[in-house]
Amino acid sequence: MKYTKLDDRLIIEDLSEFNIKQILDCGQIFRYWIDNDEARVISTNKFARIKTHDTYAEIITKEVDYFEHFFDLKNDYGKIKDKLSSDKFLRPCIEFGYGIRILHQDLFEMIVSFIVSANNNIKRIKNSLNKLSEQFGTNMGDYFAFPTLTQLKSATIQDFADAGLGYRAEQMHSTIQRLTDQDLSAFYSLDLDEQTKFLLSLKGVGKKVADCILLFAMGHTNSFPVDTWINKIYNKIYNTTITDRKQISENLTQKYGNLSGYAQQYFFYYYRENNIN
DNA sequence: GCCCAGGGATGCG
DNA sequence: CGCATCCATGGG
Repeated sequence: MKYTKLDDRLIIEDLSEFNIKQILDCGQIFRYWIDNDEARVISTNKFARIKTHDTYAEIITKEVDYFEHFFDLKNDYGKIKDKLSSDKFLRPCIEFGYGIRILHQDLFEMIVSFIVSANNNIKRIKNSLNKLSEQFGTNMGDYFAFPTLTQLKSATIQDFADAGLGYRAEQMHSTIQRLTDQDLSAFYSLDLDEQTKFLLSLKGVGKKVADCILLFAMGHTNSFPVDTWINKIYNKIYNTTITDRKQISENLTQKYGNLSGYAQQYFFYYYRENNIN
């Protein structure tokens, strides 16, 4: 994809592989707002505005290098879409969500966000994460940064409950108290099995949440998170009645290999956006 | 009032 | 192991 990097912005010169609404609305990120022709995104303590024009888009930010990586701009989605389009179930999903990209997000932010996401709906997830940011994150003037581990250490179970986490409040408190900065920095040098094992040892993190963290924070595109939507979609297209999500995840990972994460996003966005059950 | 939401923990056989 | 049940909370 052709893009230009300037001091204060990135210019995406081709909209066939970059659609900001699709990127933000496919369920991988929660702290963003879409207004009239302008989107705002917060990742950790960093901020960007995205303006879409007729033939190009602009990512306006003080953190050009960060968001170049964040939006996965160096990756060739044309090639990915070509390969996945040979699948008849996926083809219409890719045509619909042609501009989806998988973001490179922060590890700690993903751990917290996807613990909140369990058995929850996206509107409430967004609400809770924004409340936590406003109460515990750094005030950056125009916005609140996502809280750091150190900042969230001072949060009580009641604080998490007040943010609307429900029964996840205790899980979150436990996990936050257990995590150390050392855990998080050492995590990157672990191999995949060790990373998975570590994530699954955290309260509130099961198979699906671990898959989301590995996909969205570690770029592990071999993982295929299976939520209620993917569960329904799978049974619909294969005419089955499987309820074991681990089994479904294994089957789909087998099928799509290291393109699993991309396939998952195309499926999720298409069915959810069109409200197909 | 019921069912569902980007599921996970626990207990029981 | 597999399986059932429970878990806060807001919206449809």
